[in-house]
Amino acid sequence: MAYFCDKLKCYCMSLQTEIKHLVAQAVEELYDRTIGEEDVTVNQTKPEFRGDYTVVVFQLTRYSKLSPEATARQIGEYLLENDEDTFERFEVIKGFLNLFIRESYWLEFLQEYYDDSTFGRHMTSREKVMVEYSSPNTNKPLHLGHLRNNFLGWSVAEILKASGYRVVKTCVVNDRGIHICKSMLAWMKYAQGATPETEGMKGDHFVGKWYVKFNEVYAQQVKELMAAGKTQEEAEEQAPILQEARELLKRWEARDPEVWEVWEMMNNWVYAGFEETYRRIGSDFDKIYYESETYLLGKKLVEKGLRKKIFFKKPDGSIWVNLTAEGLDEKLLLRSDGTSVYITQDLGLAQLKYDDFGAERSIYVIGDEQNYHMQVLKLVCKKLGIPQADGIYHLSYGMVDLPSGKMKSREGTVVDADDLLDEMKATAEKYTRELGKIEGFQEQELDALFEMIGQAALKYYLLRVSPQKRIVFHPGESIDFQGHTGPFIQYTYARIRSVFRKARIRTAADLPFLNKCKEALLDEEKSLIRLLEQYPDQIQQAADELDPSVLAHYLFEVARMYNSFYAELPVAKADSEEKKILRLMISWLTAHVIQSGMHLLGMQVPEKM
RNA sequence: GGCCCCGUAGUUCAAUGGAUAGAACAGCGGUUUCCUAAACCGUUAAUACAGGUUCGAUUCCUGUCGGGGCUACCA
Repeated sequence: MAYFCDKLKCYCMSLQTEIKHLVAQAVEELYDRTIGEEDVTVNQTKPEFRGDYTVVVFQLTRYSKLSPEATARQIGEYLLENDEDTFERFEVIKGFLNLFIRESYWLEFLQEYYDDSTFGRHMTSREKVMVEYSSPNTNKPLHLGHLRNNFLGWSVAEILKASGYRVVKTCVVNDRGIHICKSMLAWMKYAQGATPETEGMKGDHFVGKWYVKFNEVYAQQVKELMAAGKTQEEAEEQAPILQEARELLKRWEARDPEVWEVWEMMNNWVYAGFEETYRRIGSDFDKIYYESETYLLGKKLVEKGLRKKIFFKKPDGSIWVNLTAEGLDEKLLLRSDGTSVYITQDLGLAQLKYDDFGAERSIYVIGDEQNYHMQVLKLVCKKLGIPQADGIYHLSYGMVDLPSGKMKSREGTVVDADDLLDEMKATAEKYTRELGKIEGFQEQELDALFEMIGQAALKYYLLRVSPQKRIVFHPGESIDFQGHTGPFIQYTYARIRSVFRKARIRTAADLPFLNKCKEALLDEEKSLIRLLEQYPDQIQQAADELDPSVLAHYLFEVARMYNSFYAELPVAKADSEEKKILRLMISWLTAHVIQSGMHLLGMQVPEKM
């Protein structure tokens, strides 16, 4: 098998990619032109034609200087001569070279890998990549938008690991700044000493309540000032409570002990709340940074840049960078009162991340509303000479909106993460009970099952869409449990496990060895093996594109095809022993690919459902 | 105003410049003495508009029209 990485003992390249290599090689030998595999198009052959894979020959005729048909024949013959174990024959139809793969190829593949737990993973050691995701503010609880970020970031990190990168997952806690002062101020003024304990609330929700309170008071004051004749702009600027929040920020930056005490207390309430949610959804980090620990380094970098004349100071004392030469604007780096802004700490953090881990690539999973900010950040990092600034990459994703528009924490119009997780779980329970599928479970098992199904529905719903697309969430009707969903894939897995339970097969070792198949492979059997064989390529593509939706769609396709196979053919009750073993092996590999792939998307699979 | 992203069946999503644009949900019609019907099989239905490049365009370029974002001494 030519695609096998001998040294590394892993199946990390699918046949489709191997064919691209071989075609590139053919072009080099036949036409004396060097091309890469990316210059070759190989697709799975369309169902209405015969064959397994199709080489699109049109773009190769510029090298061969022959007609598409003649080129296709030459390349087809080259492939047959050079790898007769893989290719059985070919057909040329117009400019398409349809390749027929030997049945023995599929059988050997299946025999070799049906029980290989590393199948699909790239075992080489590639470069180091940092993935920053989640990065919450400590003034409000997590909402649906944060969930998209967490699921996306976690999954991208795991997919990168699976394709051989060394990954450091990181999270930046935005634990300081004017927004934090707002919730602190509201608590100090109006809470009368209330705590999450006295109110019986989760800490992050409790603090979020005071952030909303601040904005209520602020809005009221703005309204009053405008009634007294101020313009909206003046009113928004002069509202007393905002002045107080600014004063609080200054005191915080001056490390006023009284302020710090409140700050630490409130942040700890929030952390306890976040911890609970992170544990529930499975988010984890190798390193957590706190903005309060990085913003001073950021300030130093800004001062350094000022000395080196990369930045400039305006008469009021504020510090700016001029990016007009790069087609952007002037950007504020430090306020006139000396306090730092959002980007200040990001500069310090970029430096710190490099000092701590020295990763070649640094991926920031952040919403697309910050596209401009991230563009500026990368440019300024380069100007400052921060190492690997070129490796900064913004993985931008679309916002999750409601039919009524944008979610706004300030106004309390958000879909709360904890509430939504509870709802998903309750819906999973409702479906399961309606279908009467709760027999044979312990109470705790049922609880875990509902959680597992509910989360899969939610995670799949958010991950199946390409990151850059925005999602409009319709409460109560958006998330399904049937069709193109996480639970559908879970169900397929449970079905397979059930077949093995009934056949009394616990491990792959219980399956007898299958030397040869006397009976020909049926279409349903071959199509499924062919699809499963593509798993390594799918992981690779998801890693290259930093896009879990690639894997999500692939897994759905696997589940769909298995269900079709299962409906059409008896597995453990096959007519012949040979077919029984073959189909059990196909089932075993299907279960593995589903389990492994779902894990990369952050979803678990149940033995029964 | 400037810059960026997105426009595909009724709805939610696919389609590295390649063969007759593929799924799911909803709709309509079927399948359960047989390994889980959260399933399977069949069926109706779409590339916003106008140009251009190409042997070939949903994909690339230009313009128009729609939706969203950024352009803050907010984060």
